[in-house]
Amino acid sequence: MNLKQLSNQLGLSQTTVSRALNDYPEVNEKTRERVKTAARRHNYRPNARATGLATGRAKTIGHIIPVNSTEVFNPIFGEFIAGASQAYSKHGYELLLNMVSENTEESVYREIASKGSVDGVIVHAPRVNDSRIELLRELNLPFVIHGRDNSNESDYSWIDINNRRAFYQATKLLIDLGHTNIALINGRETLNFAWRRRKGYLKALTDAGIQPDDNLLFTGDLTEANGYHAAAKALGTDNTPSAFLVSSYMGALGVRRAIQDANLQMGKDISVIIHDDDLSYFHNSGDIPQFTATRSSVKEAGYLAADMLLSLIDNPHLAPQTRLLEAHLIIGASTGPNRIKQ
Amino acid sequence: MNLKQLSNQLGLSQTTVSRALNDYPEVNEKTRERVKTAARRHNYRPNARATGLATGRAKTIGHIIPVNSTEVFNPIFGEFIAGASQAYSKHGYELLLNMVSENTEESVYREIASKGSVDGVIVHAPRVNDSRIELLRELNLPFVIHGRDNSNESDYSWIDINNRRAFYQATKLLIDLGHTNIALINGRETLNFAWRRRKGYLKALTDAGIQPDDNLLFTGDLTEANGYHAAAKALGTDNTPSAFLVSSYMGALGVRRAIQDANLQMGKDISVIIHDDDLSYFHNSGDIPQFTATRSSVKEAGYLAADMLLSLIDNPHLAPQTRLLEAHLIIGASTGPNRIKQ
DNA sequence: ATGCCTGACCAAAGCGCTTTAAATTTTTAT
DNA sequence: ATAAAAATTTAAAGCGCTTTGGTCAGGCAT
Repeated sequence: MNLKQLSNQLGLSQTTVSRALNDYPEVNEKTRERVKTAARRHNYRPNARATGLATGRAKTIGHIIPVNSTEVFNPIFGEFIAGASQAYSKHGYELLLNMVSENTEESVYREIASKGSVDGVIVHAPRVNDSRIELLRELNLPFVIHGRDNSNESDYSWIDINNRRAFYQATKLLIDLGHTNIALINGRETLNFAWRRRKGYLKALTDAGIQPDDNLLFTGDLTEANGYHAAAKALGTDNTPSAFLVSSYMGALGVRRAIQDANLQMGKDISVIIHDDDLSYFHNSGDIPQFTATRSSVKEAGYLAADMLLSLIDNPHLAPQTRLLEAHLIIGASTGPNRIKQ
Repeated sequence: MNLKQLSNQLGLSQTTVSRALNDYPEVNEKTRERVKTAARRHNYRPNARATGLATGRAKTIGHIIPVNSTEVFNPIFGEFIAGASQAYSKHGYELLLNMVSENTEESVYREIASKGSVDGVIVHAPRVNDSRIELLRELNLPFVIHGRDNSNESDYSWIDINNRRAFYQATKLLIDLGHTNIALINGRETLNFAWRRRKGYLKALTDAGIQPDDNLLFTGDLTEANGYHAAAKALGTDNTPSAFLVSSYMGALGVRRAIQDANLQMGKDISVIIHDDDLSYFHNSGDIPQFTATRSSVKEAGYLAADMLLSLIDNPHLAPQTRLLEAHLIIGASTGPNRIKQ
């Protein structure tokens, strides 16, 4: 059933039927009712491609997710997208998912922009000095970044958490508990969030007069396996850390395993603080959460990012929007005073 | 830049330019070259909505993911989608992601079908007696199910793993190791895969003359927390299981934690076999993987499902396709002979 | 030269909507 | 009753492509 057939059925012009369905004011209320019930009865819905062509809007947002061959799909992306998805369905938008390897990235962005299959994009996992921001501006495609670049924070739209402060606070807590050998198990530090987290960590150390130790810094994709290997390596040296700061729940699962394998007890022998994105499949909750954490819901961030992008699209002359979310410190069972004598 | 502008520039008709770009034979080779370089130079790409309207195909596949309010995004879906995504980009298709709560499901399917924004859909997480199969057939929308219904396996297209056999084998292995009290920590058994896995588990028990114990059966979303609670509960009874069969890596992480909390050792005091979807963020690998597992790559399944759907779309008169993948048994560190005397 | 292919190109219709500009009907004011 | 205004409806253009059904040279055989 298409518009023509529906309007023939009703003995009305396509114009009137279209207007009735789209709630234009110049349609008689009775006519509108008649049209709407007929549409419902025939299960009519306007063809998305035709509507898109006529209006010039795709009513679709693209999410561009960088992948590399080994780490395929970070669960954190999934949760973010789930949040965004709620905003889209509320506003009648669709979500186009684009997984792209870093080497073909630029051409994919260009293609997306010129094909016009989306009205805007959400950029995931910004890097340190990310060239995509310049590219997107050139392409004139509305966008919101989940994260930030390291410079120029005001001339594009982003939503981010205060990574630096979160990791400063987490590190300070560990220092206050008497820890001085604190390992950081971080994401790839070409990624902006990881770079910021390290800065917070280092600041807290130097503020406390502690000399950072490069051997306690680990970076890499935050998988269970990488968390395990990093922690196992750290625990195997003679300068064993008494505490770990871990950038994700997934990595922390590996850290927990390494601690166990070393016959140590998390929360007693070794303290751990994680950053907790509040993933639904990995809830760190209960009366006493298993992990002490800096927590911020990435699903919420997804919702807010989507909402921001939609308002940017509706309102093209709006200035860039930015939003900085604070992570909250949650005390769980994985931290305690330092019991390893130095 | 659109087709009209490009053809004006070239002094050619839109017809010829369009044909040149789409590799139709009736264009002079020199002209084609001239057109293609001009298109490249101007970064021209046909508008997807217009092409879609003209051809009647969206060149887009929808993935419809059921969500409930608590368990938002199962990482397994992400990995499946990543696999599917590879097939799409190879064939010039896009991926539309649709997260839908179960109560609005039917109307979402109807909407998708009538709006024409996709050429086909992949259905995730089929239930026992899933009404969506009937619905999709009625809607005349090509589809492939990741999983199966419990009856009528031949009149629709699906790709699935042999859940029953995998869990039969895993259970049998535990029995052969001397375990008789084997707990099953399964997904929601309204879902088809969980129902099949339980059947395999029960069959192995009864084949060995072991009376199944309802107190050892747990179902629920396979989160870390649910795995933990189920295992902790099982370990707290007087009829303690000596082995666990766990339907996902994520759940198994919780089980591992519960075992540890009970001061038991996995692989010594308690055996665990998991189903391993080979998730990139949770690799169960190494010389001796931490978990004994039935393994099947869900990313691979995603690729195959997408490929199947695309061939179904290209070839509407093809009979339904089905594909049953076998899971492979991997011996890891989490199993050993039963040491709990009965 | 004539007719017939063949190769290369083009004009215009059509995909299913929205929207502009105009027409028609109804209501209101005189 | 009539003109003007308001309310309602419509025809047709246009969004940017693909595709049908041509046209128009040039080459070939006759």
